Amino acid sequence: MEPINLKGLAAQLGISISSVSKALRDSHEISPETKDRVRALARELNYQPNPYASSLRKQKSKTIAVVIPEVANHFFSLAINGIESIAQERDYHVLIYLTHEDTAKEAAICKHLLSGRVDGVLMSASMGASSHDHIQELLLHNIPIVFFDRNWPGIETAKIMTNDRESAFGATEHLIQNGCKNILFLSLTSSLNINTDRLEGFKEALIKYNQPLRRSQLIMCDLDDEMNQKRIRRALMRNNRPDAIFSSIEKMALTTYEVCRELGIRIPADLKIICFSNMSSAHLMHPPLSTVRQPAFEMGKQAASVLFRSLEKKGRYISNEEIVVPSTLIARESSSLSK
Amino acid sequence: MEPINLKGLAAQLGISISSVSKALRDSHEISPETKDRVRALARELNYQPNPYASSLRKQKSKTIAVVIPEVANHFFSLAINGIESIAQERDYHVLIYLTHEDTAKEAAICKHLLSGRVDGVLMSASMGASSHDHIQELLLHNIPIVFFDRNWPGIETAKIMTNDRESAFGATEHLIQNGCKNILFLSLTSSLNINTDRLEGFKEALIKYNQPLRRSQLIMCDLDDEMNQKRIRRALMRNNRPDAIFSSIEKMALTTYEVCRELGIRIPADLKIICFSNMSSAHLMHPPLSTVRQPAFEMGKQAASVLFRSLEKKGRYISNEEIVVPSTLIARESSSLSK
DNA sequence: CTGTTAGCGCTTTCAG
DNA sequence: CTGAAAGCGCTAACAG
Repeated sequence: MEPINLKGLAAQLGISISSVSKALRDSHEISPETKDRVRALARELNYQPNPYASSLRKQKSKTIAVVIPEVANHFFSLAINGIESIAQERDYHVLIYLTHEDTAKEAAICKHLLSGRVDGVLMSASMGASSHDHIQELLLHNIPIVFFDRNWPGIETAKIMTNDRESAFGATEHLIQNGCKNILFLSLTSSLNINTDRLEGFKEALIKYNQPLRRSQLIMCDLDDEMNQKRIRRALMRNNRPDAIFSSIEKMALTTYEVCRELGIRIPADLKIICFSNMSSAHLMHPPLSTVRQPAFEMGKQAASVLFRSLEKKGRYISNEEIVVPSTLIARESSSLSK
Repeated sequence: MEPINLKGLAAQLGISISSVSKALRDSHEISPETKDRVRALARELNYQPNPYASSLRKQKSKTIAVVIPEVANHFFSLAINGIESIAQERDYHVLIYLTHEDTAKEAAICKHLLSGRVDGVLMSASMGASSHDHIQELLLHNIPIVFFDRNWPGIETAKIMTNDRESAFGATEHLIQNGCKNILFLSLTSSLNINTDRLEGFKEALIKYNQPLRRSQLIMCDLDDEMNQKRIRRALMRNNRPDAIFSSIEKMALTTYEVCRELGIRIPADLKIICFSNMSSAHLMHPPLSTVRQPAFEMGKQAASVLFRSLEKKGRYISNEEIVVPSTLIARESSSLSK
C-alpha cells in the first residue's frame, strides 16, 4: 500500500498541490470550505505528511539527538523519560545515541550530527580525557546543545545541573555528624564536572569539620569494574580501615556492598555508606542504601524545554544559562544508624 | 557556519554535482583520480551528506523506531542497549517513543510512523485491552515490525520472545519443591502474551504437582500502584495466607517486599517470593530477590538484527518467525531457604 | 482565494 | 569517464 501524498490528495480533490498544502497548514489564504474538503479527505485517507520532504524544504527536522553514555542506569533512563515527555508534547522526535563512555564514539556521533539530521542535541558527556572539539564544532555549526548532569567545563552553552558540590558537602557532613572520622571518597578519574564538583564538596566538608584530608582517603576508580573491586577491597583491608564510604557513583557503592559481604564487614556498624544514586529500590537493600538522589526526570524535562525554547528563537541562539535542580539526601540506616 | 553540500564541493572542484555524488559513493564510473580529489576535499571540509535529502530521494531513512512502554525499567533499558549497539554497527538511527502503557498513545505513534519517517519498527506492546489495528496498518503499509518480549497474539510478524511459559513453570516448580502449597500469582489484566503465557506456566506446574488452583491464588493487578498495594496487602492478611508469591512483574514483587515489612511478614520464612525481573541489584536486597531473569540485551540485539535483515530484502518482506531466547531462574534465599 | 513555479540536497537515469 | 536533467514530497514566494 503506497502512502498517500499531497499530489494524490490534490488529484482526488481536483485542486492544486499548494492549495492542499496550505489548507492542511490552516493558512488564512484558503477558504473554509476548501479547508474542510481537504481535511476530510486527508483524514479519510489517513494522510501523513512526509517528514523528510518538509525537513529538507524547511531546513529543520523537529528532531533532537540525545547523546548519553548509557541507558541502563537509573539516572539516564529517568532523564530520557523526562526528555521524551516534553518532546512528545512539543511534537519533536528523539534520536538516541549511546557512547558507552567512549569519547571517541561521542566525537564520531557529534560529527555525524553536523549533517542536519537534528535541530539540537541533549548531551550528558562521557568520561575520558579526550578533547571536546566535537562539541565546539556543533555549536559553531549553529546546532544548539544543552548539557544535563555531566558537562565539560569551559563550553559556553546551556546546562541543566544538579548541585553536586553542595549535596556532596551535605552527604559528607551527614557522615561526619554520625561520627565518621575516616571517610573514603570513591571517584572517577576525569575532569567532568560531576567528578570535580563532588570531590570539592567532600573536601569542603572535611575542612569545615577540621578533618585533614589524607591521600589514602581518595580512591580514583575507572571503568574497569574488576579493578575497582580490587581497589575497594584493598582499601577496606588496610590497617586504618575507613569508617565510611562516600561513592560519587552508584556502581562503586554496590561493589562496596559486595566487598563488605565478602570480607564480613558489617554495614553500617563497621562501615557507613552513602552514594549518588537514583535506584528506586535502594530502600529495599540490606541495609537500605543511603543516597543522594538526583532529580533525573526533572532534569530531562528542563533540558528538553531549554533546548526547544532555543530552537524556536531565530538564529537558534543558545544562551549559556545554567539551571540548577537540587538533589535530595536520603539518609537511611546504612549511614545514620550508629550501632 | 553553513553546512557544506554537494553543490559546494562540486563548485570548489570544478566538476559536476553528480560526479561528486558518484565519487563519494565509490561508483565504478568515476576515475580513481577524481575520486581521490573528491574524497580529499570532502574530508577536509568535513562534508556530511544531508540525510533527509537522500532519504527523500531513496525512500528509505536508515532509521527505525523503538516503541516501548517505558524506559525506566531494567528490561527495556537493557533491550535498548542491545538495539542501539546493532543499529550503530549497521549505521541505522534509532528513534525512541514511549507509550507509558497507554494503547491510545501507542496507536497514535504508529499512525504517525506511516509517514515514512522510519524503515521499520521494534515494539514491545503496551498493556490495555484496545484493538491492535494500528499494528496491522503498519504492516499493510509495508513497514516491518519486530516485536520483542511483549506482543499481541495473532499478528503475523517476527517476534523475539523469551520462554515465558516454561520459565514460569520452572519458577513455580521451584517454589513447590521448596514446600510451598499456597502460591499466590500476581498478574496483570491484559491479553498480552507475557501475562497469559506466564499464567499458563504457573497453572501447569500446579497441575503437575496436584495442587488444585483456587480462585484466591490469582490476583489481577493493573497500572495503579496504590491499588495493587492494597490488593497485595489484603491477600497477605487473609486467613489462609499464601506461603509464596510469584509475581509476573517486577514492580509488584517490590511492592510485596514493602507490604511484608509493613505487616511484619518475614521473607522467606513466612513468605517466599520470586518474580520476573532484570534488576542488577536483586542480590543485594534483603533478602536477595529470586528472579527469572530475561535475556534483555540479547533480545534487543536479536530484534534489531531480524529487522535489519528484513529491511535489506526487496519488498521489505517480513517473515513471522519466532525466536525464543530462554530466561534464567536465579533462585536465592528469598525463595529457596526453608528456614 | 487559488495556482504556478522554483527550489531544499541528493540520486539516478540517460546522453554525451 | 563526466555532466545535464528529472524528480523524491513538500513549502513559500509570487502571480493571477
